[in-house]
Amino acid sequence: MDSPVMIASDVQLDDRTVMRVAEIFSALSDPSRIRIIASLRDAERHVGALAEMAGLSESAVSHHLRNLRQLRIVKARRDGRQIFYSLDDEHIADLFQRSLEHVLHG
Amino acid sequence: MDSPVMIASDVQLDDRTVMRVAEIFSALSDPSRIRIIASLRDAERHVGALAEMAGLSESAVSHHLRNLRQLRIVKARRDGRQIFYSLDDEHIADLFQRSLEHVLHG
DNA sequence: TGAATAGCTGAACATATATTCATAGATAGG
DNA sequence: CCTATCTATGAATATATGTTCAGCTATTCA
Repeated sequence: MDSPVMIASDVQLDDRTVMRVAEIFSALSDPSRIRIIASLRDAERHVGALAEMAGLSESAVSHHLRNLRQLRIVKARRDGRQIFYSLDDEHIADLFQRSLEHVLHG
Repeated sequence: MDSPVMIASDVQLDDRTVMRVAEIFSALSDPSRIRIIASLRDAERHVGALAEMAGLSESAVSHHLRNLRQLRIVKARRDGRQIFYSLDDEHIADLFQRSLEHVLHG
């Protein structure tokens, strides 16, 4: 006998699932983080480059990157004094890309 | 000659695009709205049913539905004194479903 | 018409969150 | 070492946002 299993088509969602979905979408809901993620689709970039690209202080970018890191949406790699960030979750990158396409031609 | 055109793989995004992506993800980033949307995947439901399902006042649900309506994520249909809501954007419904699957078995 | 029900709306309030500022840690180069 | 550079961190602040509350509109039914 199989035990009952959570499938994505279940209408009612348990609290933990709801919170995790909310975390993901919250991470993608801020304009600055959207610019950061869009920039990282292309290639890894260091904090200073992201700050300049997004028009933010390096501190602000660092806070955003911590947010994204904790959700494993991005990962960090140190090279000398610089820390390079890149996308670390292709499902979320795909989600992001789809939302973008929906907005641009959709 | 083709004029230059915005394609989704462009790394840099213009402000308006960024804001529209942020609006979509913001709409999907609240636990109460997530429960509402999850419930509507299945079938249309009226405000009172959504309120009971989500454990919210009808007023709170109404505020959330206005938010979702303005983004054309849901649409409304009156039947007598009740107003039935249903999903109105299959791309966003798809986005939602994918995020859910990512969380549940991802 | 009048009462009852369903839902909407605006203001008020409480909480969450993005950014700044000051400071600290880590690394490279002199 | 000492300094400069790059990034991280915590506190403070300003703004955004979810919920409640009171009151309103619309619809049904007697």
